[in-house]
Amino acid sequence: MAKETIAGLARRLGISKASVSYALNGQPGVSELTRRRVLDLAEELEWYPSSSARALSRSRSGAVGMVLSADPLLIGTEPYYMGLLAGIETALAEGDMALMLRMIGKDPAQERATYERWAGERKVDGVLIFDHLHDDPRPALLERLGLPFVLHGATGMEAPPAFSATTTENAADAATIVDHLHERGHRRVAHVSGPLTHRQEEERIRGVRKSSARHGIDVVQYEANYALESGREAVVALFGTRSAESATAVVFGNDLMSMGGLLALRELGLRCPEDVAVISWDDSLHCQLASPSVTALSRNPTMQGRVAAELLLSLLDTGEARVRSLPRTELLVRDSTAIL
Amino acid sequence: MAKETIAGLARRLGISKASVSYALNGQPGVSELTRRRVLDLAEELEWYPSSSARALSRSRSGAVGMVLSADPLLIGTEPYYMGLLAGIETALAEGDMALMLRMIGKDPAQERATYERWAGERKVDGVLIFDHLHDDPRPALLERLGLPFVLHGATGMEAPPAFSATTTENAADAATIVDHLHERGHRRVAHVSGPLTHRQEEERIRGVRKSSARHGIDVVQYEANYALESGREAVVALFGTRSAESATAVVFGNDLMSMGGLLALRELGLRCPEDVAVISWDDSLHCQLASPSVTALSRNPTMQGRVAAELLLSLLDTGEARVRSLPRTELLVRDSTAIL
DNA sequence: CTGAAAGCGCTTACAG
DNA sequence: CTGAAAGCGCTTACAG
Repeated sequence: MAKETIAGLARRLGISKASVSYALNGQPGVSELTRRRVLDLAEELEWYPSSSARALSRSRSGAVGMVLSADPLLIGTEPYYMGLLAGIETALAEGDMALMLRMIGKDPAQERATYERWAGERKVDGVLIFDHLHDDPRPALLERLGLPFVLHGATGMEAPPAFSATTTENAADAATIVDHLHERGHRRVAHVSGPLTHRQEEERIRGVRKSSARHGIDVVQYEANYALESGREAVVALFGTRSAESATAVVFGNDLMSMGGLLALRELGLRCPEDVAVISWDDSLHCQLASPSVTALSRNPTMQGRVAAELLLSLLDTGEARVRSLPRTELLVRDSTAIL
Repeated sequence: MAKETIAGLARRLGISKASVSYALNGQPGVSELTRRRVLDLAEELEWYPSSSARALSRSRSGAVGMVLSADPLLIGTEPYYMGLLAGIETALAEGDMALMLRMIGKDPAQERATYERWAGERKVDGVLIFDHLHDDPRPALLERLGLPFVLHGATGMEAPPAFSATTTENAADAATIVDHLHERGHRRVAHVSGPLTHRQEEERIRGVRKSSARHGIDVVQYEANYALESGREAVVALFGTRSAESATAVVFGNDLMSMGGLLALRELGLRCPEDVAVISWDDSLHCQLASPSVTALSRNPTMQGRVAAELLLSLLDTGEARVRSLPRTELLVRDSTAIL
């Protein structure tokens, strides 16, 4: 059977193409009777309007883009992003928007090229971007390209940003973590952060310092890069030559580094939590399954994804940029910070 | 600035729209000089042809669809799919195709509805489907919808399927696993499979039985459902009341069940590998991080995704259905099957 | 409430 | 090698 079109439906029903279109799109301009007849026929024929014709005439693609930039090796091991993706897709589908996904390596030029192309081809109506960087070039780029966007997890802005964004309460999260460690009796803490090119890490560091100062806790900072291996290296650097001043607890910036750290502690013959307690700034199945299981701050990535996607939908709808702070996080206390 | 179009480029260069189009698409019909001038101008203006206009006139969307159907809870914990996704996306991008992703619950009606809609709207040129089921309705549905597809991981076909598919060597994989256990001295083995609605599980079960018979190994089957919890339940059922006839090794159908199994063994006071060895039919970071680390059959999901995507690209290109068997798997021997 | 027509921005025979 | 024109299948003022 040849593909049915709006003209075919119109002919069958003895009405004009315009009426069919109005009926389908819930617009005024057709009687209720006509509308019903159109809708019924469409359903009977299992017919849907062509998305490309619609996109062309509406100048809207009906899709939203998302570039996942990660090491091929890391992809699929970063549970946070997968939860985020699920939340985003669900919210987009409810708003009748499709999700276009691109996976690239850590080369920023590729991400940039993807946006340029998407904007030029009018392939997507907007994009979601992640990992707010220092001197992040993407907001200006997207602005210039005229591609609406939401920055998920904006941080370190003095004033509220001029664009749509979700923001994280990094200072509050830091307080949650440090308070917990203080309560467990720790007075010397190491903080293994992600790369400082990520603005959120600065904010977290400031938060950890401030909360620690309040409790009279000493803090050692160590900059790592979110990879499992870097968590391991951090622990070797921090505890390889152990002294009386060594920390009694480590805060890791994500779950993978926590796992690497745990491995390294074992290799060094240090017990967790007896010698060194561990706490992760991201929860995941890894934290649950590790032995000992790892106390973690759950950021609820699926919910976060939903919030970010809804913000983008509303931006596309109204053109109005908004900032929304993300739902509160929750500390899941497990064995790695057990009281002895 | 208003959006540039092919007509604009033509005017600037003093040539016709057709020439611009031919030049852009590498088609004959323009001189090399003209082609260069067009390409240079497009680059200078950062201009790309509108994807929806192109899609409409070519009757091709330039996108491929993929429905990930999984429990919201499981999403992001199934490392296999994430690796697969990465491989697929990379191969599609090389073929200049976009990936449209839809995530749904375990409701088969939703998957079906998505395909109907995609086909009707001409939103995607083809789809990739996974998890070959018993009496799988999808091949017939997609055939009827005229939506080209590749079934990833087809199994249990007497004759080669009439559609494009990748096939797994389940029998060979079973032999790899059983041979390894035999070599480690096991003579009573339990096999915790995924749900038998998945055709691959039947083939795996047959393979495990056959290889075991050859070695004189006793096999107990247990049907579970790929979830972590079901692996735990399996172990409780199999080893809760331990007897002299209990198995000395367990094969789990995926990595999550292996993790659940490991937890349950610990709860029952059974040591791994001393009392019970464990081997997983899928590798992942979980297997590496577990203690003991878990021996696993690595299926190389990223490579598999690439193969599946290439098959779909070639189907869309030539219209010719082909069957390709997936690259060989590799057994990664770790501590959970160590010799004592 | 309905119909004829232009327009969205490409591609592609067809005639020169 | 180049140009004028039709067509892809919708949406949307505009006139009735």
